[in-house]
Amino acid sequence: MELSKNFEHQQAEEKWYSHWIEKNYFHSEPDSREPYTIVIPPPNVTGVLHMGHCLNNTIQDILIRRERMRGKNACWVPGTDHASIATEAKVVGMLREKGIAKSSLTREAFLEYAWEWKEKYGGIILTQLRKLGCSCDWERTAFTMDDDYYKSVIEVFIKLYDKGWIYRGKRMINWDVKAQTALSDEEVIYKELQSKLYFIKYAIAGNDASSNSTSAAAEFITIATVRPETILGDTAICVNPGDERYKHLHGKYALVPLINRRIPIIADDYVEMDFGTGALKVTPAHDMNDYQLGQKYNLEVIDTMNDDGTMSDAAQLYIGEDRFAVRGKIVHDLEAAGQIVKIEDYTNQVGFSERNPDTVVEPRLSMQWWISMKKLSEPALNAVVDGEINFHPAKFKNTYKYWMENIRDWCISRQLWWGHRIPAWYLPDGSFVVAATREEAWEKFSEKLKVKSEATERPATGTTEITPGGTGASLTTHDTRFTIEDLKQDEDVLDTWASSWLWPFEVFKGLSNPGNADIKYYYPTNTLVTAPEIIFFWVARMIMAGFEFMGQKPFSDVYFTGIVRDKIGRKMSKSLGNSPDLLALIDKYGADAVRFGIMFSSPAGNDLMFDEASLEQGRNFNNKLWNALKLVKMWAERQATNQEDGNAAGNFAITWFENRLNEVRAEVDSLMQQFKLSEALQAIRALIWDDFCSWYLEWVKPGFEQPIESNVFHKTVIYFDELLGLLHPFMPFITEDIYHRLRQRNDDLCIKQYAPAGAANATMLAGAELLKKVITSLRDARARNQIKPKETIALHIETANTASYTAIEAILAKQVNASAIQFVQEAVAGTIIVAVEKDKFYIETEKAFDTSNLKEELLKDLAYQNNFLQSVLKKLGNERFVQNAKPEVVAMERKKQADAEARIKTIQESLVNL
RNA sequence: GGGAGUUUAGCUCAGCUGGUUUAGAGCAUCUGCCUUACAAGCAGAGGGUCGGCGGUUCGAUCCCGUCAACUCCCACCA
Repeated sequence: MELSKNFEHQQAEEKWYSHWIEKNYFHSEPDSREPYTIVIPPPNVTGVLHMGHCLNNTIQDILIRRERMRGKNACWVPGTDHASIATEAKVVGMLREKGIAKSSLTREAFLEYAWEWKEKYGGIILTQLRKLGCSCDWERTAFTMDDDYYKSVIEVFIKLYDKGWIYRGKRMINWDVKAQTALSDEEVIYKELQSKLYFIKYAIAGNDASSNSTSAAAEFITIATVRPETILGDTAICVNPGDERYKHLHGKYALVPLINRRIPIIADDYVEMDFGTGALKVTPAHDMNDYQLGQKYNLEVIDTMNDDGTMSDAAQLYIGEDRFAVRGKIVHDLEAAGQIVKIEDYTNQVGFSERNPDTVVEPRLSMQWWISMKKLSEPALNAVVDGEINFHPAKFKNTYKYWMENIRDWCISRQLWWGHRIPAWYLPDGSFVVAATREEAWEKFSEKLKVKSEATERPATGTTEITPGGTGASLTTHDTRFTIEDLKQDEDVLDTWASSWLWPFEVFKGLSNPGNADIKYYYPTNTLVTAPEIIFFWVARMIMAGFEFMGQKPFSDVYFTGIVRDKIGRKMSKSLGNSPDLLALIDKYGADAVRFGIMFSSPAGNDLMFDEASLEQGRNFNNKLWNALKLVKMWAERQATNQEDGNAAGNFAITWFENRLNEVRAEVDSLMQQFKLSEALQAIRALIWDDFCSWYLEWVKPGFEQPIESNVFHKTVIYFDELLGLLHPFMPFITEDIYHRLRQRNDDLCIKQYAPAGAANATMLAGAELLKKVITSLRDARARNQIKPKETIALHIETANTASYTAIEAILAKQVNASAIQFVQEAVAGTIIVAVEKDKFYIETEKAFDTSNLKEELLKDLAYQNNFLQSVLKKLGNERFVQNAKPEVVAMERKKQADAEARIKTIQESLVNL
């Protein structure tokens, strides 16, 4: 079989991926083996593969493939997230293009479109993962809105509600005016903005409580604000009680400019005297802190804004106009009224919506559903603090701990249609129950009414006071005013994260089918690989859900990847256009090269500067492997029987490489255990490129058109197999391809099991290192003396230990292009002298060479050695060192001394002959 | 405002609890090679007062303090 010049990745990728799928290698079923489980962080159904996914999923695939080869029953569950806001926005956009407004559709009709969209485009990202080589168990592909999953999300809501941990309440929330929904605190991203600070004067109202007019000798109080459009909702002005400037105004009233509404002037410590004017306008409907002040002083709440960010009727002015347009207008009008004192430049933090990054989030008072987090967070906090769950890198433990200790309640309702609809049912009188279905809801109402009628008469309930429904059915008492048809389900859906927090167990139906074989076998999962950005959104909440609903942690290790940035450190973004097309890169360089490139320098938790040049390195590595294959295949046809007395050089090489292989195997094991994936890859690459290709293959390479000894050949193929196996998790396609081309076989590398690593013999390894050093030194001497590669030399070796050279003589001669090697007792005149450790080498060549050059080199080396010796002697001359240091350290220093002295002697002797 | 982290060769990063480290790798650079697997390559080389200062120690890239620069997270002083 003729091999192509280079590895042809497209063919190999298609061929092997479909082969693995055909063989069903990625599918897992519980068996007697130990499981190794990863659940994919489900990408949004709207997603397309980007560099972040590439990094994240490559890491997961490496872990999964390696464990699969280590004898574990590896199971990687793929799937997608319904991503309510993002998907709904996509669908709304698609409908708009068709000329359909969401508002013109019923909920059911809209959801039909949404599902249609999901079926059509929702699987794209999973297809793309296959291109990357991901060995997911596709039969287990899950979706957060699958029937069972949906039911479990609802069940969790009901459970938590019944426990009293979910409540409904009117509170300050973050409002996305574009999506027109509430957001959780975590979904708000604060950005620094250059704003203006407006100083606006409010007239002080006269003592006459009934008068709104300003007296001629008007007195004013000046406040500072960055949001002048909210003054129409002001219901107080607040000053610090200790502020002498305003003491006389306590208890008086001011007039809101333009509309002259009377508002009280109150005093509270919350106000800083030295910010702005020391006077704060209080707008309880549109600011978190103002709301709290409002509660404390029982202030009126005037909501001046509509859902879409325009001014409401309550504002009295600018009704229906956007809040930012109004900002300009009101400033203009205030200026005209002479009430702007000054305008200053000011830098402040403004919240933006995570999903609509150009939309400013409005703090707003709104009725929403909440999860009380304090109790849920306790076991989840302890698990990480106590090391039951380990974070890599560990620094994220602190972040996590701080957040968990200061956790706030989670706003889980969203004013959207695409998602899990909140299972709350209302009667026209505003009372409600929480139940999975209309029928159950009706039953609970009946139950409640019965309880109520049995109890003494109580006043009508407010909406937030309904107690959880009891258990046990009794339909005897109905409120005759209503029928089951009067029940209306809550219009809102749940925050997406309130479904994905169940992911690690519900993909195994841990909740919908408790105690099933899968959940018992695969849960808790092993490793979670995700981005630190979602440590609160998702990781923390999964841990809470795991303990709350499964009674166990969801995973043991969390590997946080870094952020993929461009090569000058900018975050990748659509607007910058610095986000490469991953599929195009896979097409160009091959999936293996992409995987290599992205893994080669991405330690856990560190950001990764992505440079296409790293993919070239990956491709070059492919090429290197391919050429090694070509070389070894060439030998296959030219094998000689084993030499009777053994082939000393061949034996040296194969023994050395076996030890070296074991050494690296142990190193890789240790690195992988510490999740140092890129270092493991570096070690494997160096083993293959340097040790195997540059040294080993050259050492065993037969002369031109000479046969290779059969034993050496077979060992070489075995080693090659081992190397491919080590590399396979990182670069699955080329390794599988070469594995099959190397020789005819019926098995596949994908599921090959690693043999236990043997011990590495240190003496053997050191011997080879010395040989390498001798070769390098002699090659260096050749280069410095401009001896052309083709020119042969005669090599004379002066050594006390000729026996140590017998095995490596042939290798040495070949590697330094020596036509002959002789052992001598003394210096050979007219040669280039090279000293390595205690041995001296004399290079004899036809070519004239420059001895001054050589002398200079030796003198330089001598100076270095002398310096070194001095530092060692200084140390050893220090009595306190000899007394205090560990004996092995002192012994080491003595050896350094001896070595340096021997080497100095060698150099000096060499210099004599020049 | 609080917290965490980073600072080692031109670039990107290793360097485990202080002593085989007068510090390693990849890329880049320089020199010589189209040597019968590979020029997407081979052989060789150069390049670092380990951010500054101070301390602990027989000994500090490593521990402590301090200063500086950068990064991230949290925190709604309007």
